[in-house]
Amino acid sequence: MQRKRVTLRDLAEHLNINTSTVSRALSEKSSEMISPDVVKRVKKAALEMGYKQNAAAYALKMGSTKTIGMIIPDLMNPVFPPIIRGIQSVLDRYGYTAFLAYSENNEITAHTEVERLISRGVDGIIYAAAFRTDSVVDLCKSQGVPLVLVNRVVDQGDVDTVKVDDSLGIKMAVDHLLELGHRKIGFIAGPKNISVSYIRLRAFTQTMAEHDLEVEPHRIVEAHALSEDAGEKAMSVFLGQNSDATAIIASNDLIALGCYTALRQFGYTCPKRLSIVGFNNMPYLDWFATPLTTVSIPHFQMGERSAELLLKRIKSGNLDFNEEVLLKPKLVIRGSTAPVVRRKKKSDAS
Amino acid sequence: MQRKRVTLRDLAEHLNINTSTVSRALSEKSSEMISPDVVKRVKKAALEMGYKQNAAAYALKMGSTKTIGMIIPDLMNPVFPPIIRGIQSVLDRYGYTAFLAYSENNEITAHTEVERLISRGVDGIIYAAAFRTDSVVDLCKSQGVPLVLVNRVVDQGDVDTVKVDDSLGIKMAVDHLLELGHRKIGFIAGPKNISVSYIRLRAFTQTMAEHDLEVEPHRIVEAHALSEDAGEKAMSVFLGQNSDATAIIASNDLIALGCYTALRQFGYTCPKRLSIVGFNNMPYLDWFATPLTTVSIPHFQMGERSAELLLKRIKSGNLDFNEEVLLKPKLVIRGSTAPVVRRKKKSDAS
DNA sequence: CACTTTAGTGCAAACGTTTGCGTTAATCAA
DNA sequence: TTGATTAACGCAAACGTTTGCACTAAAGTG
Repeated sequence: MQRKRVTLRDLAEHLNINTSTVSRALSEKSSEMISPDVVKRVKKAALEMGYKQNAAAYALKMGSTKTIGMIIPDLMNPVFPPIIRGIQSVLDRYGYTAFLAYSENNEITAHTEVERLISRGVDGIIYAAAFRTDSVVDLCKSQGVPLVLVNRVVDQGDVDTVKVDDSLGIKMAVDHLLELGHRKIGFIAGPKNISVSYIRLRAFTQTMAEHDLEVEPHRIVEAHALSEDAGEKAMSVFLGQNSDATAIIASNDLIALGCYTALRQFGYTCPKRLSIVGFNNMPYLDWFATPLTTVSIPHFQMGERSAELLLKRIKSGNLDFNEEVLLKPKLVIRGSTAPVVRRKKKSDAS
Repeated sequence: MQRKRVTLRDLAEHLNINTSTVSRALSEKSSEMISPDVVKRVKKAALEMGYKQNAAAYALKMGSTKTIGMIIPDLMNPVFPPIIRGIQSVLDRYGYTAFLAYSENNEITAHTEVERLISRGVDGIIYAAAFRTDSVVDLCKSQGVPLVLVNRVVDQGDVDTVKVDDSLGIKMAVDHLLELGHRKIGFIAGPKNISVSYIRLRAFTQTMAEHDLEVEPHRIVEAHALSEDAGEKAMSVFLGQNSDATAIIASNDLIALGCYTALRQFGYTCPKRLSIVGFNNMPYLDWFATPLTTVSIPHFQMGERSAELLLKRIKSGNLDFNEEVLLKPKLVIRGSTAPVVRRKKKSDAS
């Protein structure tokens, strides 16, 4: 019915006062320069007539859209919904609204998505799909758009980031396996152009080294993506060249799932023949036939912190300074890891 | 660095022509009234100088923001991500961008979220969180904002909707259980103020009736939400009053999961003691210890169709006519359903 | 009482677009 | 060659805000 929205001018005419007065009366910060009486009348009329500020006009005038953009690699990965919720929870408190975009784990689509968001006038961007070198950070910097990286970071460049201590997470995973008696441990890495997979892999070899365990090259195979599919393929080649391994760590829960199926295809069983530990603690793992031991990260909190950081940056307007918040992971032990079983050798009576 | 974005005027000055010419040269539809030569020069300069249309100015002038809002009850429910992807996939093709909002399954927060989106100037709304009577449809109608309901619909009111044939889905579930020999079948319903739970429950009793099976009242218990938690509680009371039931249908996969845990608490096992079938076919069910038999719905396609419908409505501008698209579900049989086992009666030798 | 201060409000420009209309120069018909 | 048509472009208004400045009347100052 009411196709035409009511504007400030409408209110002004109705009250026989000037548009500017109405504007000021409605604005928190300048309502004090208007007589309390008028303010009251304006607010009343605004409510009655159903006035809603025109966001486009405000944005045009003020140069701020009160929106931010968030780019995630893939919504299908159940890790991201909680992060998004965390982001929204703080955004809501400050009257911000978020655009959602996916990169499909592709840097150039990520780049174009960011461009789109920028031309939509977002006040800032939360980027969860970064590669270790990523043109998006330069793009944002050149356009003067605040940016915060979450989870995945870049090798160099001064950017605000919130991430979890991946190295610590892997260390906990390794320690857990060592305690169970495992020594021949493999690692299914993610693409090394993504910070998390790179760091996790490095942390793996490092932690092993600290325990005087050298990891030979064939113990490590890289999946071409942080996905179930890629994990399965990688695990297949791993199993082909590691008949003696007793445990593996996957760069990712999704990869770990892929490992499950590869394992099954080889007729092996987990954790009897091979222990597996993942990373991320995605939802519903508890329900699985073999519940995955994994490193849990504080998804929701990551979202919250990144949103807070971004809003702070937007408010200050100073993009030259930046910050890094580091969150702690936690090991969640489930059924996919078990003590190593001493397998019978050929001529062994025991 | 380049804090100031380049505008149409900048381009015009740089080329020594009028702003209007630049605008027309860049616009697909009016570029033909400009000499090809000028068009070429303008486009070149626009590219070089990095011109990006100011979305706010465009929106203000044209009254269209090229954005839509989507409201879903809960991002944590893994059913929605695929729907969102479906929506985005068609939105992208038409230069639209989507705001994402949650209702937390609460009608008033849904209402306020919709109000927020409307005041942001969205061109339309995709609403996946409707109750059977929902103020949002009146709100949108009164504001002249195109609206399409997806999955959940309202009892009355002329609205565009895309949903799946819930009745058919339930019928398939019931038929499946009957074929397995089950007769004492229970139903864990969702809140009856939500269309899907209401319809599914009705379809259950109806299908049973068609097979001359009367379902007694104690065979049906209503969960207070479409969630795991609510499902568990409801299943507990169900088991308390149905020691003889051999199968149950849950209004929802999440509820079905709740049934699993309640079952375990009672020391029962599925499907040996009780068969369970869910609804929605959420991701990762295949991995579960007892993979859930469930009714699969075309999530992605639902998203696509609803976005197409909305854009069509936006384009036509005629909100008086409306449409309903009905998608077909599919039964996915997994390990949570099994033939009924004939239990020994007290004095029975067999 | 004459003066300056101040509180309250109005005026008008500006943000960056799009578009109806007016203007010019070139093309056409005769 | 002259008048009418047309192709290409410029002018200026408008979308709904916000805000610096000007203005009026009341209050304060001596």
